[in-house]
Amino acid sequence: MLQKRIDDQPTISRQMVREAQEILHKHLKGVGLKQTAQRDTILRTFLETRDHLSTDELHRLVQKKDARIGYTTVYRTLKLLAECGLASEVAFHDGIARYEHQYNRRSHHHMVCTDCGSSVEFFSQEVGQLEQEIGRRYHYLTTRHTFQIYGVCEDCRKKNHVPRAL
Amino acid sequence: MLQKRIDDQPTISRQMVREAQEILHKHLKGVGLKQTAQRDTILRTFLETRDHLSTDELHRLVQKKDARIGYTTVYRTLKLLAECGLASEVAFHDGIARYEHQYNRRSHHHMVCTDCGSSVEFFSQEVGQLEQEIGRRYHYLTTRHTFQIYGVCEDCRKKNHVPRAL
DNA sequence: CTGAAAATGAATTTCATTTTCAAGATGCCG
DNA sequence: CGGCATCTTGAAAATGAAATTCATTTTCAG
Repeated sequence: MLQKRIDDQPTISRQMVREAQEILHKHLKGVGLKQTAQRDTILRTFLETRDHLSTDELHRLVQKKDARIGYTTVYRTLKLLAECGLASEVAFHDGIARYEHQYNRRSHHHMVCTDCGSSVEFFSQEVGQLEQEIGRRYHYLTTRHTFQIYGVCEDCRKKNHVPRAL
Repeated sequence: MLQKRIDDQPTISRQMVREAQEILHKHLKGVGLKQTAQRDTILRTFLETRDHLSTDELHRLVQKKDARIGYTTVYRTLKLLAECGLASEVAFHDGIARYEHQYNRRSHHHMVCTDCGSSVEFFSQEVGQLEQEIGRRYHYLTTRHTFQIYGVCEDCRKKNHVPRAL
């Protein structure tokens, strides 16, 4: 029911990148947009990560490959990736939009440490079933849900031995 | 397991307002702040609603009672109410922070229509249990969780008969 | 090649939220 | 009762992430 890791490939395979690129290119053609070197670079950089990236963080990574790619393009490309299902937005409650790959991954959820910001991914069949059940009950056509748990991780609890008094 | 409404009192009772005010006053004293007419007015206005109010919406309501109360004060008072457990923040992920009363209410969740923004509240025991279970598994001391379902409500589906073509 | 259409990215704008600060309340202490 | 330090208030300014603008550059169908 619960697992720690979603996939254990240490890096993304050439094959996966090719497939993802194909998905993006097909989507671009579909909505009448053009394929560009920037978009490909951004997609590749995105695929190489395992984290939940903000636009800003991805922009920084992209700049290492091509310093001339601007924030705006990263921002817009992330939206494109989300549109064609390669990325999906994850909203932790810190006011910053984050994205993670969606390609070849099962639905999962996050538990976030409110101290250090690190997060654990976990699976739970039940949550998806609840979405279905509740949608049916109230006649909603459900499209998605968010489920996050907040708490303090073991490391932070050890570090922050509560000060006796103020 | 699932219910539509949380409580069915048509309006908040005098008694509840008194109790809530007492909680706030105790909290204020506790952290060395002062009790003011503005804060009481804002609390009372807040208690009279049933909705998930943004700071802006509550400010508008408060202004009907006392037009001289500013946005900033409403904003700060909402934080105070959240601190002493009278309100809690609900994030519908539309970029606006909302608050709802927490006083005398059981834990519940929200299903939001992405078309018209209306929302349904529902209960689910399981979600709280999941928080516990997953926290234990990964050695997190969990404090809270968020669970929202997004979809399109029946009314909006009827209204928006999909246009044939573009 | 060529040109219409789209993409790019620096700069700007938007918008909710948060902070600042001077003027005004509050309440503790004697 | 005051006195006065402290807190509160709210208009205005600041902040910061997200979104848009626009002049320039790139793409690609013909």
